[in-house]
Amino acid sequence: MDSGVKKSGVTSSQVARRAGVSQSAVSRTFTPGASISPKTRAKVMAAAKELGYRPNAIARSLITNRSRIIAVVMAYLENLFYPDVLEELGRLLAKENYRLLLFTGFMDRDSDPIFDQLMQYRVDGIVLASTSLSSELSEECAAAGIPVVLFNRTTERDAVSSVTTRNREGGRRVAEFLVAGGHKKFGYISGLESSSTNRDRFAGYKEGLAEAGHTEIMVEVANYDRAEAEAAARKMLSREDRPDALFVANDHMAVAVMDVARHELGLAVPEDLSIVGYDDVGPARWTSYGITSMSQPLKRMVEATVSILMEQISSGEIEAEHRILNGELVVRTSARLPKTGVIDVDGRRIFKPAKS
Amino acid sequence: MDSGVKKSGVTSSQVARRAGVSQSAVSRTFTPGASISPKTRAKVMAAAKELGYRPNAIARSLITNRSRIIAVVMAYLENLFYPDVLEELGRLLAKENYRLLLFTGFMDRDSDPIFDQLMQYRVDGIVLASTSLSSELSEECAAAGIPVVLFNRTTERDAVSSVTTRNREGGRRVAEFLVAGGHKKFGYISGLESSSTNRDRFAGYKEGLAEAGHTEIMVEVANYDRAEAEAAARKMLSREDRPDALFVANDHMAVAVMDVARHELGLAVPEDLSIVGYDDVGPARWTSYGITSMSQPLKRMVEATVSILMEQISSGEIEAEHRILNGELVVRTSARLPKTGVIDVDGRRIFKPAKS
DNA sequence: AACAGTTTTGCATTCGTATGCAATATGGGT
DNA sequence: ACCCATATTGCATACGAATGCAAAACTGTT
Repeated sequence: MDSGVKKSGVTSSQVARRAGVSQSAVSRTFTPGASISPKTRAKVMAAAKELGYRPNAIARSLITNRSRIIAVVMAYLENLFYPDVLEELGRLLAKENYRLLLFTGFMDRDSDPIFDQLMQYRVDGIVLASTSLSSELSEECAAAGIPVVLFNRTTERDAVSSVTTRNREGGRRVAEFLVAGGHKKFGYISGLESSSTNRDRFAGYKEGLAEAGHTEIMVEVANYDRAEAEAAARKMLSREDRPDALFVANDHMAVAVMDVARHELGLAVPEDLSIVGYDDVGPARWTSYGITSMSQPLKRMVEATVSILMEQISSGEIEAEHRILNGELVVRTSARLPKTGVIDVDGRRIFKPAKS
Repeated sequence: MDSGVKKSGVTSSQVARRAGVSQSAVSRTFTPGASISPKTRAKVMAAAKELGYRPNAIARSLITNRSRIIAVVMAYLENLFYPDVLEELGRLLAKENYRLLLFTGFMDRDSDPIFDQLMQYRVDGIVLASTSLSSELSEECAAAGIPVVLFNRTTERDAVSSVTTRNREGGRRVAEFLVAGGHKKFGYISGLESSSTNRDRFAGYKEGLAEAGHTEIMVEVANYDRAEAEAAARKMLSREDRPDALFVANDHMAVAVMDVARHELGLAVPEDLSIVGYDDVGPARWTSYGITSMSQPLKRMVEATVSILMEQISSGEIEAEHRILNGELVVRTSARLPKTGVIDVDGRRIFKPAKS
């Protein structure tokens, strides 16, 4: 009796023999809802435990044509927003009894190998986040009949599902906030110019400023990258006519910008310069930064993502669905306060302009 | 001809028929090193492209008994060190043509379901990082004949491979540094008390201090958690006899401690209080913090991890291997400088005590 | 005890690919 | 043109579990 957990080459047939039943019975024991009597089930369970048997998910996938694996494509994890998303995705997917196959750490160019792998593993669904190759990849996958959800991104042709927040309204809200704070010269540190998220935030910001009569905006592009954001800040903020209000396309960059402003250029924030970010991610909340930021409701976004996937998987229908959630402008200390519009909602300070 | 990438139900047999060859030929075309003539290979390739065929990794796994999947267990990603590890792991594993199945976002108690899933998917290897259930899980997996590597952790009985840095020496180095800085009262903010990493760092710290005649250390436990670290800092630093030198078990907590010290308690760092962390992770480098920190050579650690896995997978031998790497004490601005021992090495300031 | 109705069971087949083996094709040397 | 060595090919089977179908075992009723 060599007992213990053996090299796990235990098959359902072995268990069947041991329990004195057929292989089918074993299969049915481990298939919820299958027709099996309590008696045989017990016998099978006993034998299974003795042998240390676990159903082989690979073999099961082969016949059910379901891998119960969701692929998540996330090119980089530098921005803490994405690890947070990942963690929550892991949680919810586990609850639905799905596994998470992660694609990360690749250069954004090599789309093809990734697509190949997605196809080879017959993943049941795909989440595309934090990658610039969304457009091409997503269409390919959708064409292949696999449910895809773009996370925090959209494409022009909206043939593929997406979960986003109202980025345009968010940008506009930031503008309103900064205008209400009495600022005069406005700047924008841009994310990836090709990303819908960045375009929308900037468009809203521009609109909001324009309505208040401000049409001139100083812009630097930093591609959601920390180092580039530092460089952009150095450039923009060392000019004579530097802005006194700065919208940075996400908190990951905002934090870098703030460091440069304060410690390299000696600017007081928010006295000399107001900074507003986006995402309301961890470091933004740390007291050294206290970034005023448009929040993105991460949990609800992930929830929506998973629910779209589950729906499409179970129905087999791949109808593009677009969930658009609301964020709030969380007020902290990185930007001057307007005289009105800042209210307290269960412990958090929010900016809600009076008008609407 | 309905062309295009169809619902990907394309099988090797279909390709075979189309190309006018046998299914075996198709299989061999996609099996590197198999015996196949250039001519038929070309025919197969053409047919495959037409039909949009990709080998089914599931079916392949079933017969080769290799999933080419590595499971990575990482309970939480809050500490940026781990997302960084994840990204690098993703990179290296992809290079070796392996996929990464991520287990995250679960409570550290429910070990069993995870083990079950690992077994069900017949993963080829397992990396355990950032989880307290290493001990039980690892032994189970190892017993099941799957290569396991503990990342940044070890267990007493070293039956399972691990990759770590010299935590004990690191703790000692921190002590030497703080002593050399002329500090008199020492504190320690502890990580998870059950983790080997924490134990070793603390042990080394204690040793180092004892050698200089300091035997009293103020300790608070914060379990590698940010909120708990804040609470610990509040408690320890608001005492009359608060330390003037504080070693925090990792940077993730050190940053929180620094925020509390500076902004809640009004302490000047490093004038009133020196803080040293561990990991040398992103935020530690940001100028708002500038945490002096023992570095862990992340890339080399991940490299070692992958190399151990690949070795064990290809050899079939599961002999526990322990790779222990060196870190450096990276000197920044969160701690008083000693008069000697701080040197510049390719752009970074390092503390290297004179004696050895 | 016989019956119909309902559960439970086992048989046989299926999923898509890899591979040992025997059969066939190819190529080189004469 | 012939023969042998080598390279390629196809056949048949295996991997481990799920499932339609028919047989068998129960259940309760009369």
